[in-house]
Amino acid sequence: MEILPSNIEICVNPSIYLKDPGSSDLGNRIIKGSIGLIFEIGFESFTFRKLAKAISSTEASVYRYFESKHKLLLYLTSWYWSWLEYRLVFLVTNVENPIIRLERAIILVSKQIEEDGNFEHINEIKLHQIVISESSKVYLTREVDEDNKLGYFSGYKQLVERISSIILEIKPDYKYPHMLVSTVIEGIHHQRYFAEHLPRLTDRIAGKDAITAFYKSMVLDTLKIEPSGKYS
Amino acid sequence: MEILPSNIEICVNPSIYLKDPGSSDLGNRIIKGSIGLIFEIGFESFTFRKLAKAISSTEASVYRYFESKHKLLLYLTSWYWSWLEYRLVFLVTNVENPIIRLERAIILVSKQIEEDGNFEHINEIKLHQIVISESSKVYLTREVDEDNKLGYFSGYKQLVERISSIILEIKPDYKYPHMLVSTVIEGIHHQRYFAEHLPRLTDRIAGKDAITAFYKSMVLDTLKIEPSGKYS
DNA sequence: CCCACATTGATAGTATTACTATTATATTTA
DNA sequence: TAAATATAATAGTAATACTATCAATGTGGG
Repeated sequence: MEILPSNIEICVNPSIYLKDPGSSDLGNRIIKGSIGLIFEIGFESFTFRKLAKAISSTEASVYRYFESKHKLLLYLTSWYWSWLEYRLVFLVTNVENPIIRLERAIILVSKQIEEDGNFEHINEIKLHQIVISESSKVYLTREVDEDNKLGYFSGYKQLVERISSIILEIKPDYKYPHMLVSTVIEGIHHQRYFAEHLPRLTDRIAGKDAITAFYKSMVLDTLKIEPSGKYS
Repeated sequence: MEILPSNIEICVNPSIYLKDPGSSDLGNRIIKGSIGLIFEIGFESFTFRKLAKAISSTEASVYRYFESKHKLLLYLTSWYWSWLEYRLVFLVTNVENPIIRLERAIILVSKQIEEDGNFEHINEIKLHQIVISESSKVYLTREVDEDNKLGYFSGYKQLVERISSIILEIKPDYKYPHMLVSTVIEGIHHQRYFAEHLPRLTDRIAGKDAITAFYKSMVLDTLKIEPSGKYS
């Protein structure tokens, strides 16, 4: 994995939590424990009571950090998007060629995650799985519009915006940069999920990451540009 | 809308329901009522108690048709996929050119639904909205694998298979037909949802159905084929 | 016409969930 | 050492997702 500065903290919109979980031992246990537990039993079966038991605390204490389990999931997914964006920034700074930058961005969002030792309380592999199977539940609710107004999805939007702007550098008059990027990101999640649970909705190719390959060429073909040659 | 034979019944895998809702007045009220109510208040807030009240029946009676609200949602989405497939069949039979067939398929899955007077108890416009915002919840659960084994998702898989096979007619050695089709279908849902609730994740163009246009050209570009000229 | 049978309605009950409230006990900080 | 703060312990509530029971209603066959 890339060499990144340690002692960095990923910031999440503070209105998502009641009390910053990064600010205390219990907070960190809540994050670590919830990632483990949601990974294990799924978000529907996940309750603060079970979490409290798993981290040897109490339900009421967990409620002092997050007002609901929905907010906790929002926190986890926001953290994930911010973390991706932070890694994207490092991958593309000082890279002149926007096509290379775009290719790196696609690889970043599409490839299987490895653990990032920089964040002690977060198992990125499990978090990635959670994002794949649960993240759409944060916005597929009746409260989307309010939540959106409060800025709860800004992490995701920022990442999409950043990649879209690379596309516009390459093709300034392309009409659908955001659509293309969000199609790719959401699509990757679905395809990874389908590959595991509904294989007839996807295509597998032995010994190859078909998903990354598909989306990379889909983007280049749609934009009618040639691969840079650096990653083929 | 197209002229289709009436007196047709869309069939849904019988193991999804306890008792066929098409077989009785109460059953039809359950379907009609649930579409109305889920459309109105969303699937999370939807309960059999509220439904029973809305259709002047009782909770226990509804439970005689569906074992859970999850099964009811499965029924609605399965019905939707079968309905789309049925319309697709009519749109493409006797059409020689597979590129025209593919274009018609994309338009079918991507354009806004109009009401289909053939099915009295189903408001297709509301059902389409429900599919957009709730359908992924049927498979994003811990029970996917069991549900899949029981054939609960076969309607969706059949539609994807049917469109994929058109792609393979055009490009017999294309490696990712299912991935492309399911990316398009899921993508369309997300983009319609984003356009309404999270516009910064998509792109709008005044007076034009940008979503249909985007996916149509995305598919053709990815497959490196020219539009037939009939729909441009 | 009456008996069997199925469908629905009416009512009640249970375990669990998603919280809220209160008080007690540590721990830190001034 | 007192005051402030964080957490634990416990209890309680309204709603949810069901299950169970029994009565009322209709329908169709002998």
